[in-house]
Amino acid sequence: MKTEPESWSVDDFLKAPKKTTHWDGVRNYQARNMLRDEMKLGHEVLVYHSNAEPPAIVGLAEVVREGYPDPSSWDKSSHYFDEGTSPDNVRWYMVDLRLKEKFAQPIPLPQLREDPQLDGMELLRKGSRLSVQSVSSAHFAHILRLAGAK
DNA sequence: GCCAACGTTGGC
DNA sequence: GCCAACGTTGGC
Repeated sequence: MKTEPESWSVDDFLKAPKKTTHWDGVRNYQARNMLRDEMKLGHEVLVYHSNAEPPAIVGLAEVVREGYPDPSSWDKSSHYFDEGTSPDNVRWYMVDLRLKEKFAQPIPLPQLREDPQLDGMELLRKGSRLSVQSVSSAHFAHILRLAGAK
């Protein structure tokens, strides 16, 4: 899952109570479907910093609450407000994530790109913008090794 | 700051 | 249903 560290970073996870956050603000239908339908309790998540210097995979999190309505969509003061949504007309969903580990060695995008073991990874596709992506178990395991994950 | 890729909107 | 215009994402 991607995040801009300016808005939410792996260090913000460390500061959060129980290292847990609501992953709100996703406003893309494909990503919404994954949040709502596919992400299950205990699923592991790689945390990626986009628009960062350098862009990098920076940590490992897990799903601690499965998809449920994202109330920021009917909060007029929210940047993520979406007219027409309400508790009775839910459009956007979020999950809760808990950080399991901040990587000792974040893996910068250029390193990911040059690693043949990661060929075909969606993140590395040109023009890949989806903020929630699935990662194959082989790629996932390889990334954990690169990161020196515990 | 540039711009390619992508998603959404809305006229027709 | 097509597609041009527009807005956003995000690497560089």
